[in-house]
Amino acid sequence: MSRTAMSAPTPGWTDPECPVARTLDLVGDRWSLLVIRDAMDGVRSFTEFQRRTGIARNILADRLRKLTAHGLLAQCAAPSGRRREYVLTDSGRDLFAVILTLRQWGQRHAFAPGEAHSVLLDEHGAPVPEIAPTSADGTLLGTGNTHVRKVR
Amino acid sequence: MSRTAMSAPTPGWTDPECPVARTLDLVGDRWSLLVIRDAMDGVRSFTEFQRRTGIARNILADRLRKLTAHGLLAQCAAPSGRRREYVLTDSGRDLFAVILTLRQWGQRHAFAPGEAHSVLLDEHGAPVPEIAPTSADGTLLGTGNTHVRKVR
DNA sequence: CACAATGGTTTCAATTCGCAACTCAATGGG
DNA sequence: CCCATTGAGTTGCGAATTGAAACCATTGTG
Repeated sequence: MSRTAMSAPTPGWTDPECPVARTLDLVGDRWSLLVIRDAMDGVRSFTEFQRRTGIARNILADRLRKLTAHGLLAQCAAPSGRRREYVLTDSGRDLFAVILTLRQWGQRHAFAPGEAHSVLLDEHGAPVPEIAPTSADGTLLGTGNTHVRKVR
Repeated sequence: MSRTAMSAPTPGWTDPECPVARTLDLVGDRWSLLVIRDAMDGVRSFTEFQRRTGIARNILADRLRKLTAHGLLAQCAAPSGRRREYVLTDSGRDLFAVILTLRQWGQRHAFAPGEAHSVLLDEHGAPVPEIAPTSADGTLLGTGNTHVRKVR
């Protein structure tokens, strides 16, 4: 079973028909996306997640449990030893674009000019270009350009 | 002054040199991004934010204050009447790509097949295409393809 | 075996949240 | 002018969530 019956957070969704709200119900807290960020960076162990994020250990345990329950992380046996480790699932890995846009917004708006920050590079060592939402015909999209159609 | 001296959340940043973490420090809570989502949808008044998100009034007041303090929203006089209203600033509007990637992830992973959800359309009524991060040469980027260079 | 590291759980105090009630303008009728 | 209404919050308070630190059970290692 690859992805059936995603268990919803306590009883229902904040706003059941809005995909933005559903995503935030799953990862929209203070820490989950930082855990995902570190997982994307190759972190797999409890202690390393704790060290890198600075999150309290009980909260980390809770978040790892929830992310696992929601299918964003999975626990598998470590290659060496019998200790288990956390790895991103396909849907967890698919948050790449979310993390990337958060990163790019932060670079543009949360740093003073010249202030040092980490950078995302591709395999050739070139900085990843900024994402620009466009329509099928290539038009740049933004708030003036688009609208949500509510489901009937 | 367009964007100098962005006031940081209580004393410092969670992870000062990571743009992802800084962005999450500003909007990474349960409600802020839903407020931004609704603002992008044209909502400008306290009551309407409250009605659409279902957030508690005191928390909404707090979030609007923080988002305003951080320069994502601004209060300006309403065109009619003397009542003030909340509008997105440039940096607030620039979260468009973040909201969009959250929406697209949600569509892919947080709905059962066939389950109804709202959709984002461009001005011609066509659905907005999915965002795919690529490098300068057009290669699809993901976790296997990229790495963070820590700032020295 | 003694000792440290990993991966948690427990405890408890401090925050934060959600809800309902209340205040305080500013309109809006009648 | 007087009263009802609406918008925009604030206040009080119990409930839920966090965070810090201590504790515990398994390995792993010299």
